[in-house]
Amino acid sequence: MTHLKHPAMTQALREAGYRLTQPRLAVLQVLQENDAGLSPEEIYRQGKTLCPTLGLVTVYRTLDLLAELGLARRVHSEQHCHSYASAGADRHYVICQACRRVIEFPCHGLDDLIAEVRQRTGYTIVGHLLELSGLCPDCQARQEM
Amino acid sequence: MTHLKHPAMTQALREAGYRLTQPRLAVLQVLQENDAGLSPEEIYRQGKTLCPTLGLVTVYRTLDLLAELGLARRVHSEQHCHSYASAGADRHYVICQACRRVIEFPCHGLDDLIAEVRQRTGYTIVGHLLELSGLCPDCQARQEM
DNA sequence: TTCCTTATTGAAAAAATATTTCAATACGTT
DNA sequence: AACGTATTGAAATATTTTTTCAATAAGGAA
Ligand SMILES: [Mn+2]
Ligand SMILES: [Mn+2]
Ligand SMILES: [Zn+2]
Ligand SMILES: [Zn+2]
Repeated sequence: MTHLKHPAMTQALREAGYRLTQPRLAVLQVLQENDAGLSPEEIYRQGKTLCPTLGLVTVYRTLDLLAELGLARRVHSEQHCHSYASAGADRHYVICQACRRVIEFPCHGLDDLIAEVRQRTGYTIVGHLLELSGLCPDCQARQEM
Repeated sequence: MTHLKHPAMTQALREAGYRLTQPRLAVLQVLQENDAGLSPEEIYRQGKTLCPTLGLVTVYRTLDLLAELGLARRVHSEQHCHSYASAGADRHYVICQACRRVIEFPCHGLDDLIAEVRQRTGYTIVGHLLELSGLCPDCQARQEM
């Protein structure tokens, strides 16, 4: 529990005027230790090992809070819809269909496409989510056996 | 009820060996009449006007079925996660943050980006989901008043 | 440090969503 | 029209999420 890998995140919480509580730190840490999307239930399970008194309600509340602050984001996919992962501002990631491991990537070359869509549809575009899905190297290897 | 706008879809159902029942036709029609993502509950509500005996359970079952056949797809967004829309094979759409209207667009110029990600991460990429979000023309106008 | 104020918590209850079961029904075939 | 069976809706069950509220603990003041 004691110290998190990314103190930047805890500071962001503090600076936004929120208290740095044990339950919140636990949730934050769980998110940091997993790059796959985790369901609230799973975050709760892992979080309890860090903060035994942690309640599931608080997990939900904390995820809402972190998402609002941009410290966590929802991971969407056809299978698991409501899972969360630690996050910066980006919303571009590859997700492994087998083990659900998530890797973010910088998103270049989308600007042209966005401009085209804006023109074609008349929508103003203020954000986007690009999810690629496939198989991570490990799962590719495992599949070849 | 009687005839759907896109008989192609009903044929796809038949050809896959499924019966063309009133409840299924109702769900299909509701999806076709809305370009926004609809929740199962909302599909149920609208569907009942077409097939009064329709049950919510059947809506769930039918959505599963249609999604499997590629005739419907889940629409993901930060706000409403589990909604469905009529669909072809594509998974590229703009969604209006205000009225939730969805427009699909053809996706060009993603190939380079995907190749880059494949190289950088080692993932094999088999599919993708690109969701742009913003404001539709109507909602832009409404906002300027 | 101790004391205070109040944001935050967890348990419990309630609400909202989703799934399973099963007898009745309607679809498609003969 | 008659049949066999996939499909249905109601009810029960399970799962997920939200609300409420008294107890607690975080952070600032003394
Ligand atoms: Mn989703
Ligand atoms: Mn594409
Ligand atoms: Zn994998
Ligand atoms: Zn709109």
